[in-house]
Amino acid sequence: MVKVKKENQPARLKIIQTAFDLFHKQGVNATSVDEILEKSQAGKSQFYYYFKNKEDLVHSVLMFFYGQLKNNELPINNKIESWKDLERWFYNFVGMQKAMNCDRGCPIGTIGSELVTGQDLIRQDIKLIFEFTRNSLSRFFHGLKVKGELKDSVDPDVLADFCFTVMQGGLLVAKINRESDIFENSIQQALAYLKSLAK
Amino acid sequence: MVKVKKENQPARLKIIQTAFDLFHKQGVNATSVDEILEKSQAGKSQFYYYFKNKEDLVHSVLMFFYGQLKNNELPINNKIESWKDLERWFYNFVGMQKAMNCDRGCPIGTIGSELVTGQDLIRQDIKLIFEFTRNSLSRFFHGLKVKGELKDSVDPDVLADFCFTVMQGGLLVAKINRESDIFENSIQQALAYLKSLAK
DNA sequence: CTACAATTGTACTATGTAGTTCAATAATGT
DNA sequence: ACATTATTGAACTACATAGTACAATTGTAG
Repeated sequence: MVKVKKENQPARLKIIQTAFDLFHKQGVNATSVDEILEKSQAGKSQFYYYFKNKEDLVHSVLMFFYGQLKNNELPINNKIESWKDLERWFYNFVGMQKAMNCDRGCPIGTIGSELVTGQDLIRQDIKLIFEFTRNSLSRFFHGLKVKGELKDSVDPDVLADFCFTVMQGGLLVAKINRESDIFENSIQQALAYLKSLAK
Repeated sequence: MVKVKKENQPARLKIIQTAFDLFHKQGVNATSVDEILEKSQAGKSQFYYYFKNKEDLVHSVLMFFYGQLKNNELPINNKIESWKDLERWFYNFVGMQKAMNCDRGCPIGTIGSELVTGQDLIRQDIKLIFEFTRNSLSRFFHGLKVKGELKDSVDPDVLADFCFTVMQGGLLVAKINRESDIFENSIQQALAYLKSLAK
C-alpha cells in the first residue's frame, strides 16, 4: 500500500490562512512573519519547517488561493453562464467589500500592487490566478458568440479583459475611498455596454 | 518689506522627489527612510528637520504631487475638452507605463493600495488627488451634455467614475502582467461605450 | 563684528525583522 | 522495544529600521 503524502498539516494551513488574511488587510510588506506566527499560534520552527522563507509563504498562500479558486470554494462564483451570472459576479465583489467596510481591496491585487522588478515567481502565481478568472469570463462571451448572441464585431477575450479591469479598478478605488459608489457606477456602465453588444 | 516664507529648500525637494520615485517603484512600506536619504544625498537631521516622521513625508509627497497636478505640470494632461483629449488622456497612461517597461502602476494607486484602517490623513490626501482627476473628467462630460451632445439618460459624473475605474484597473493589471494589452483592450472598450452615448 | 536662528553631520538608541541553531519531543515503521 | 523520521520550543544572531541627541556649521539681520 503506497502511502500518499500526508496533506493534513493543520499548523501549515493555519499559517497560510492567517497570512492570507493579513496580506489582504495590510499587504505583504506590512506583515511580519512574527505577526503571522503570533496570530496563528505557531512557532518559528514550524514556520521554517513548512516554508523556505517569507517569499515561499507568499507563493504558498497564492497557490492555496488558486486551489480554492479552481475548486470553486470561494465566495465568488466563477462559473458564469448567463448575463445574470455576470451581474452577480460583479456585484459579489461589491458585496464582499462592503462586508469588510470597504477597508480592503482585492486580496490578489493587493499583493500584486507590491510587486517589484525581479519578483517573477510571485508575479507568475498572480498571473495564473488572474488568467483563470479571465478565462471564466472569456468562456461566457465565447459561448454567447457561438450562439450568435453577440454582435459579429466583438472579440470575446477583449470583453473579458474589460470586465477584469473594471473589477480590479473598482476594488482598488472603493478601498481607497472606503465606499463603493464609484465601483458600483462603473459596474453599471460596464454592464450597460456589454449588454449593448448583444444581438 | 515683509519676507515671504522661503520656498527654496533644495534638500527638502530632493527628498520628496526621490521618495515619490521610490514609492512609485516599490511602495511605501518597502522604502526605508535611509534608502530615501542615501538616494537623495541627504542626512537624517535634514529629514527630521523637514518632516515630522515618515508618514508626514508621505503626506508631503502627495501634496507635492497634488500641487503639480493642479498646476498642470505633469505629463498627463488633465484638461479634457474633446473626445480626442479623452483618448489622449487614456493612452497617455499606457505610454507612461510602457516607458517604464510596465514595471509600475499608478504612483498614487500604489500608495493607496497600502493603506490600512486608521491612516485617514493619507487617505484624504489621495481622495483629494483622485477627486481632482475625476472632476476633470466630469467637466468634460457635463460640457457635452450641456451642448446636447450626450444622450439625455446619461449622468456625466457616472461616466467620470467609469473612466477613472478603468484607468486605475488598467494600470494595476498592466503592472502585474508587465504588459499593457489588457489595459489597452479595456480602454478601447471603454471609449467605444462612451462614444456610443454621444448623440 | 555679533547675536541669533536656520541648517546639517555624526553618532546613537531602541526596537523590529528575517532567518538559524539545536536539543527535545512525538509519531511511525519494523 | 528500537531506530528513524517528523515536528516543535526556545533562545539566539545579524542586521535594518524609525527616530533622537546634540554639537558644529552656516546664513542673516542689526
